[in-house]
Amino acid sequence: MFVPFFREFQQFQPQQWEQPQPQPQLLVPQAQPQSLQPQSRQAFRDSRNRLACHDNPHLSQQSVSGPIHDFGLESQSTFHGGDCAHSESMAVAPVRDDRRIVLHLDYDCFYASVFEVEQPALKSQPLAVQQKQIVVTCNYEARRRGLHKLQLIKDAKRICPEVVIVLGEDLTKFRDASKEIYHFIRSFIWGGRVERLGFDELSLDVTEMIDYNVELLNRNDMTTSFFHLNRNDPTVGFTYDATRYHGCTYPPSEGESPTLASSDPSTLEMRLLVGSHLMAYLRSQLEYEKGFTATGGISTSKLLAKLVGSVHKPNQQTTLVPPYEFTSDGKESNVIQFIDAHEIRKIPGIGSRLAQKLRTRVAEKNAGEEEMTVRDVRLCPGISPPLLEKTLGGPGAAKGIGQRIWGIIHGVDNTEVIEGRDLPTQISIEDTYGRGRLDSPESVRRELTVLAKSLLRRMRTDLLDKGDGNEEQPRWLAHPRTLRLSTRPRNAPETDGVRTYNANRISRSAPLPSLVFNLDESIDSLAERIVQDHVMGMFRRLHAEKSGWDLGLMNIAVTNMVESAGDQKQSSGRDIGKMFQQQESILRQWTVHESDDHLARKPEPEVLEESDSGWQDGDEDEDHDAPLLSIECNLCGAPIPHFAQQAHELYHASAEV
DNA sequence: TTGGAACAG
DNA sequence: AATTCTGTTCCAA
Repeated sequence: MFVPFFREFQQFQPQQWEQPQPQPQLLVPQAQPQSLQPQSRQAFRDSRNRLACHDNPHLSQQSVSGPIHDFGLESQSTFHGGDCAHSESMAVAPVRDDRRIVLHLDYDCFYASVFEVEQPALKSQPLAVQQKQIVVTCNYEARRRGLHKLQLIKDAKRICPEVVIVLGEDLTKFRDASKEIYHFIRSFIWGGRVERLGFDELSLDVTEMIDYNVELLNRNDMTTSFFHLNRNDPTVGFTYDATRYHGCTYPPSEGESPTLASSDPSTLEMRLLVGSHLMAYLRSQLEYEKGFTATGGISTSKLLAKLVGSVHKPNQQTTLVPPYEFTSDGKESNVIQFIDAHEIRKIPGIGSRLAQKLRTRVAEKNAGEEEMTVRDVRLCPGISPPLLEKTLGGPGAAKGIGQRIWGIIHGVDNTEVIEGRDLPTQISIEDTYGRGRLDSPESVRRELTVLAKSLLRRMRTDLLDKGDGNEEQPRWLAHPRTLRLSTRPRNAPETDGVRTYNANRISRSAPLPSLVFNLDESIDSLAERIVQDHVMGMFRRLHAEKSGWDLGLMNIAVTNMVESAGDQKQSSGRDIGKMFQQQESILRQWTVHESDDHLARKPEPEVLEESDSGWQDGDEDEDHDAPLLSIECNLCGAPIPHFAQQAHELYHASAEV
């Protein structure tokens, strides 16, 4: 049986168990007089951003209701009026939706960390991960000695002769570690709202978890609050101090005590603050359970959380604190302040091409050339969504690009956190080749066979559903329908002027022969066959027989995944079961088990009996006999099983920053 | 559906 | 500047 470690039990009224209600799909603050707002909507109104007013000298800061210039914004904009003569052509600042709380996690020097976890002795050494002639990443010990990402191995060795170099061309272990961390973090997050970006970044939409916990805050005892990680089991969670942010803030807190301006539990500030504690908990769990440190950002969108996260690295976290909008008493919007200072190229979603186009356009009006910040773009005379659409649009450009960039330069990103998929949309294997390595058709065939073998192995590890450990034959979870071969010439066509980026891959595709799904045939023989019968044909389509092709890269991929029918429910059901099991085993450390010693000190709260059946099932019987060796944290008073002590100390230690 | 461009780490 | 080895999304044909 459990004895819940649960400090705020008196708050737990039965009707609160259903909280929070699903939030209305209300994207826009309605322009209603405050007095008409129902009290229950007040929290939304307060925490939501209204107009992102900006300091364009052409615009007055006074908000005036008036005609709406709709530049394709799905949401309504309040008109920012001022000088009437110009107002007709004036662009309207987009509206940010600040109802969500988004956490962004970025594992510190991920590839290097994978090796350090494998081999802890490496932690104290300068460590670089090599792919071909390049240091793709290195640990911070190496960075302290002047090494950095994407540095030539030559230079690295010269600058730091003691550097330990490990080969990282095979991404298998990174992919595996990435997946494991993803599932680990996702097991904490309600609704599975976790999006992967590359191997080493996650965005988490934790709105539901935050709203639920903010509702349950006890305003009379904020310093020993309890964060609930499980709606069905009030013993699961951690204690935290809800009078202060965990970790760094942007802007930095000034006074000695960075306490909350307002302890109103429904403000954006309180939601971000609670989010900062969840972030700290997740990071400490990640470090203790998996050995990876991560950098965190806390805000209301993927864009802002990611950007603010990178303010303090590594192994730290930063919260972008309110006000997110201009206030009546003249306080600046921290969002605008923050994003304004960034170089446009540094903004996620603005790559080299868009940055280039923006620079040339804005530079026409501005004197400044090389350095161009978001502020320069935002304050560019005449700038507006249609203008951006015109300058950034063109053949191939994404539709609505002007509106998107308009939002981004105002710190507005309303894109959703997408639930991670269980299957990739494509699997590709590539290698680069030095001079003379790919001279003959025979050598090409040989290398393509090597790639094909890797690809087939990847298909079997990633697309196959090995039964539940039984003797059942594995089943394909998805069938890619297309096979693609891409190549890149060695000599990047260094053409005239500014035009050249690395767009120099060419490809051919063909239907993927279904024989690759035959599990009875060996990968080696399968690879020989498809290279001979299919891939070489594609290669000939790409490169005429005679001409001396000079290739620096070859890539083969399977794309166009079609998920196998029928198995959907089964597999997702199993996933959830696994997730739950994992979460239970992780969270168990925070649940204090019955013991005479403990019962004597902390009698079971009476309220527990009412809801006893609600959250308890018999799963934990195996722990019944486990001896309890717990201590009490002298900082927050939480009882901690000994084996969780280190994690708990980490949690407090990172609070000091 | 195919092939490429642009984005990301 | 582009280097590695991937991966996603979008567009035009």
